[in-house]
Amino acid sequence: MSSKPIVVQAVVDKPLSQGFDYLWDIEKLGCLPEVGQVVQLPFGRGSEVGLVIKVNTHSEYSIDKLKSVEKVAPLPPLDDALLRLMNFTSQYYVHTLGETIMPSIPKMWRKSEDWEKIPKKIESAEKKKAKKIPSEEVEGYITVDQLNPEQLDALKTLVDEPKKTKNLFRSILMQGQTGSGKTAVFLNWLATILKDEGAQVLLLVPEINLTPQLERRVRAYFPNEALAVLHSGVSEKQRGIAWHEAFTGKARIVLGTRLAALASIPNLRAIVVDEEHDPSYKQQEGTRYSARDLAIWRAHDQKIPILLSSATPSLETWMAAKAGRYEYIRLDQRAQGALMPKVHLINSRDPQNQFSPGDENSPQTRSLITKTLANAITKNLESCKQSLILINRRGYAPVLSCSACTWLSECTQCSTHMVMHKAGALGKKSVLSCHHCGLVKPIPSFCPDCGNADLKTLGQGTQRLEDAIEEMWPKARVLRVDTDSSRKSKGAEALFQEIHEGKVDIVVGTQMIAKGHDYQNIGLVAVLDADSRLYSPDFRAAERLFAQLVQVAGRAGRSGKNGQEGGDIYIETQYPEAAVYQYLLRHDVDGFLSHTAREREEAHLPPYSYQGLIHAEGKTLDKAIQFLSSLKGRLKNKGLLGKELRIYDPVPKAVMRVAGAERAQIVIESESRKLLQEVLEIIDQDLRNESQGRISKTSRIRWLIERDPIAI
DNA sequence: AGCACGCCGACT
DNA sequence: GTCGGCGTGCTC
Repeated sequence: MSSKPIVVQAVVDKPLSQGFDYLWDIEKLGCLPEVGQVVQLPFGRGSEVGLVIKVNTHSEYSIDKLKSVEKVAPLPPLDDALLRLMNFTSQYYVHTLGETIMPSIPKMWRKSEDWEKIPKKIESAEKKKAKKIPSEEVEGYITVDQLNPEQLDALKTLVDEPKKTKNLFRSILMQGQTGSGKTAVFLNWLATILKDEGAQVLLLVPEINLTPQLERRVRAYFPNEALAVLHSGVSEKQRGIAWHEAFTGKARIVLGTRLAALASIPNLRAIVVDEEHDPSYKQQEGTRYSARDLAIWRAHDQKIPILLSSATPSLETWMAAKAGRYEYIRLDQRAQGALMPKVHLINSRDPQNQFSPGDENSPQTRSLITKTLANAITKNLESCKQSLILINRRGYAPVLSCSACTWLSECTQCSTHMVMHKAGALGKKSVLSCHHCGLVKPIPSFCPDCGNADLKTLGQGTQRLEDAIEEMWPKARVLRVDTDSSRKSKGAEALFQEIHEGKVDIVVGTQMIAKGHDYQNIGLVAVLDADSRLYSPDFRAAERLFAQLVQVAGRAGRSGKNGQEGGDIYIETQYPEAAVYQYLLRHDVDGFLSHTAREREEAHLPPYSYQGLIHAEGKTLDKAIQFLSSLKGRLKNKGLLGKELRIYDPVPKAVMRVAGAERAQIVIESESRKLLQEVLEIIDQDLRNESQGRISKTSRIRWLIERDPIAI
């Protein structure tokens, strides 16, 4: 009885920075304690699943007050490398270890009631997999001897690195335009790594929409290798199993979205980050990590190579490559001699481009489609090619207004407009919908303010554009692709399939059409609201727009098989002289990036400085601003503000009110990464003293620290 | 964070 | 008379 007790320290998914000590009863639990074990713990009056981070024989806390670990998950302890990654993530992004690590574990392992059933679940999943015959199709499979000289060179660079040292860390940017065969290069590279027995590789992709296509391709390359697919689109059970396969080393290829960057992959030997510039690598809730940045850290920590692939690299990555901090591979040839799409800028302010009432083909429904664009679409239809029309607004019209007074369809909970959706999109009836909080309301028959029955729609979204197009080209087969239409039908994949099969002539949709799909017969791509993305106060707006436009342009004219013709891309803009468009016109990615780099340098913005963001959210904007002001005051008193550290004034967020809460933010900027880190930690400490958890005691403000924000 | 406890205001 | 607001404290 008097033998020394075993004490373990555990963390749980709460914003509590300390660990909690528990007794460990070997007989009851049936195993020895180990760091990295997932355990069930009594916590407060309830129960929590947590992670063991220390094993001890004593406790700082009084021993007799300790509770006991209740259960151990049927899981090997998480490995050291993963725990190092989690510790780094927690520190760097200033969130507790518990709230960093726990959400990265699939739900299946976080519900202790299900633990008994797990072995069976895994067994049955394995049986199912064994039954599946590997598919015969080898679509997209390009062998080494099919690579062009440029691709072959790239592959050589990747493979030939002497392996004299133990440290195989390399960070490589592979920059190449759409159609230059980046995927073929990195898949062939991964193939060489997978020749080593037991080796595992991680392939990160930005969004779920992108995975099915790449998944097929990966399966074609590696029909005999176990593949685990990890993204938020796969079912909870499947995800749990895939995560487990990655963790136990069973899966040799792990393909997934940002959450896969935090999965345990014990024998990880190489990482590929596809479309490395994509903003969806940044997690926007909880611990707001950048999966790309963590992947680089992980590669460095585990001494393995990482390849960042993109047609339009992020400025950060591009500058690192230019400066020689990353290796730099260029692929500039377009496959099979396909031409670059021709970019046309349509000045939408120029009357020559607009319909005039007298025109014979002037449409009844006014739309954003200019006369110049309409003519091009007609021509494209005549040559039996498909057209892709992009507009970044879902719904019918972004706002409903009263023709007699000043009433606008504003959301009652948010400081935004409610978007009108026509019948059939979100339900059987036409509705007003808030894209921020999800509130849905019926369309009023009369103006709620003045009773006037004449309510007018302002602006246009995908639905209205679809109507306009159907009117302008009554014979064309029109398909709308946005999150509404893909939710209604069998999902985006089914819609993409229709396009592939040539069942449609004109596709109307949001940016989601352009991602990752190579359509064969697109002759024309049009972007209708490009400017709207430039109005954003975010300094990265132009960079994002440029990347999107290049991606969109890449969808045009991929008819490499028979034709030499490049497609056409039409951009309607009021500012054709803007740098984004001018560099796009010349397909000059590097020119645009160096232009942007100069701008950032002058303004001391990232990557020439580092940023942190403090979010504050409360009942009134005043209180949120006050909360941040007093934080700034305290930092000033501590003598932290100076040349090396800039703290801006608190400002309301772009969408100030969401779901009833009013929001403000403050930006902190420094040329020194280290100093910024220190200050963010000081702020975390300071706010914690003023708060319990994440809500300030005195002002009831909910706060959050974000490192390296990408949207300001 | 989430939850219980505890102390003052307008209501079935 | 109470329901319920939110200030405060705690979680091994």
